[in-house]
Amino acid sequence: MIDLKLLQKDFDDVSAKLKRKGVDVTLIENLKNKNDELKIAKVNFETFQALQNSMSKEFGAYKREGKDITELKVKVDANKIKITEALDIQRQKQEELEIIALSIPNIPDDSVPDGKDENENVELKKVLTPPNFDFTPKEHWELAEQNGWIDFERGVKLATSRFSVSFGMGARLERALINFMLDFNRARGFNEVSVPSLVNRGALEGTGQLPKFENDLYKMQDQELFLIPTAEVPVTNLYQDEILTEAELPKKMTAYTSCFRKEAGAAGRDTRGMIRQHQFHKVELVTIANPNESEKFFDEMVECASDLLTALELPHRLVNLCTGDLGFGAAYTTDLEVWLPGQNSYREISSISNTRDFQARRAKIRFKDGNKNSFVHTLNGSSLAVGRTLVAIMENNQNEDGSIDIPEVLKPYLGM
RNA sequence: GGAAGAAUGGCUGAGUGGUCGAAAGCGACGGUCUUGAAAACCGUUGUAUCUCACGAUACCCAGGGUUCGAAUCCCUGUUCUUCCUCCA
Repeated sequence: MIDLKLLQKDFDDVSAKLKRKGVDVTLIENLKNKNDELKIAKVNFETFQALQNSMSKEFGAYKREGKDITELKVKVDANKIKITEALDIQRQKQEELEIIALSIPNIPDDSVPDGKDENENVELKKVLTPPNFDFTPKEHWELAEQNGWIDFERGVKLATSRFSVSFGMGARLERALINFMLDFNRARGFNEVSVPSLVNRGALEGTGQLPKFENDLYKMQDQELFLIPTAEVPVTNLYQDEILTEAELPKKMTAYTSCFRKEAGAAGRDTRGMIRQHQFHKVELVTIANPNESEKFFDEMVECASDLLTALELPHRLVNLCTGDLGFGAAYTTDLEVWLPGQNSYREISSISNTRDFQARRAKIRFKDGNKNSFVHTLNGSSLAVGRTLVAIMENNQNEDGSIDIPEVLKPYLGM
C-alpha cells in the first residue's frame, strides 16, 4: 500500500510517479479525496463519542448521588443516534478508501525506465557466452521426450493442460537442483524455511496478490484458502503484524515450494513444453531488511541468483524492468534471463524485486527504529525457477545425438 | 469427527458492569551505587489515528448484541489446549 501521508504531502510527485506505471490520475485523486473525507468522518465520530463518554461518567455520578437522570438520559439517547450515524459514515469511507488503496500499485523507483512492455526492459549485463553448436539445437520438449525425462501427455491426463510429469533423470535433476540451490543460498546466509502451500486471504493481501489478482489464483472450494503462486507469500507474511527488534534484521530466508498459477492471461503463450506450467517448483529468496540497507540486500540477492546460474554454467543476462513490465508490488526489479539455444533467445528464470515498504505497510511488518516503530523493507526473488533451469540445462548442454551433459556442480547431488 | 475448557500488554498472570489501557511479577531500557560487573534501590516501558500542543478516540481473539456505560453479560465465528476417535 502506498503511504497515504506521503500522498497527502506530495500529491503531485506521487501521482506523477504512479502515472508512469499507468495508474489513472483520477484514481489517485479519488484516493486523496477519500482520505480527506475519512479524516473528517473520524473527527466527527470521535467528537460525538467523547461527549457520550463524558455523559456516561456523569450518569454514573448521578446514580451514586441519587440525582434524577431522566433529563440526562434524553440527551444521551439523542447523542447515541448521532454516534451511530457518524460511525456508519466513517465505516463506509474506510471501506471505500481500502478498495482504492489496495488496488494501487507501488510507486516505481526513479531508476525504472519508461516502457510499455518487456521489450523495453534495459539490459544491464551479460554473464557467460551462449554456446555455439555445429548442429541445429533442439527445443527442450524434444530433448525431454527423447531422453524420457518429461512426459507432457500424462500430466494432462492426470490434471489438465500445462501440467507435466518428470521421470527418472528428469525427476532426479529437479530434486538435485532444489537441494543445490538451497545449499548454495544457505552458504550465503539465507535461513531455510519450509512453509504451507495454502494460505489465507490476509497473507495474499499482505504481499499484494489480493484483492487485484484473484483470477490468477487457485482457490479452495470449501475454505477461504488459496494455493500459493510463489513462496514469497508465506515467507514474507511470516512476520505479518509483528514489530521486530532492529537486531533481528535482516531476516534472510530461502524456501523451496511448489507454486500454482492459473496463468489466466497467458492463453496461447508457451503452450508447448514446461516454460509455463500451472504447477512448478521454485526456490525463493526473501529478505526483510532495515530500510537503509534494502538496496544493499537487493544487490546481494541479484548476485546470489546470478552466481547460481554461473555455477550451473548457464549463460544469462540481467535486465532492469521497465515501468510496463514491473510487478504490482515492486519499486524496482531486476530479471535474470537465461539463454535458451532452442528458442534462440533469453528467457526469464528469476525476478528480484525490492518492494520497499509497500508490502510491509500492507502486512504491518515493523521494527523498533530507535524509539519509534517503522516499516521494514521487504525483498523477494526467485533463487531460480526449477523447471526453467532444467529447460536451460537441457538446451545448453545438449549434444548432437540428443544426450545431455550434467553440470559438474550437480553431480554430487546425483551420486555421480 | 465427538466432549470439555481456554483466548488479557514482550512473557507469566489478576481483573464478573463505571474512576481499567488494564494490578502484580518477570523481562527490557535508563539512572543511583561500584575500579568494573553482580546484587540492591529509583524511574521508564503496548499499538494506531487525529492535533503545533494540551489532549481526544479506538484496541483486552474477531464480528454482532444488551446497557447511559462492557475486558467483564448474551449470540456467532475463529484459534488453541486436554481427552476420545482417526491418521501421514
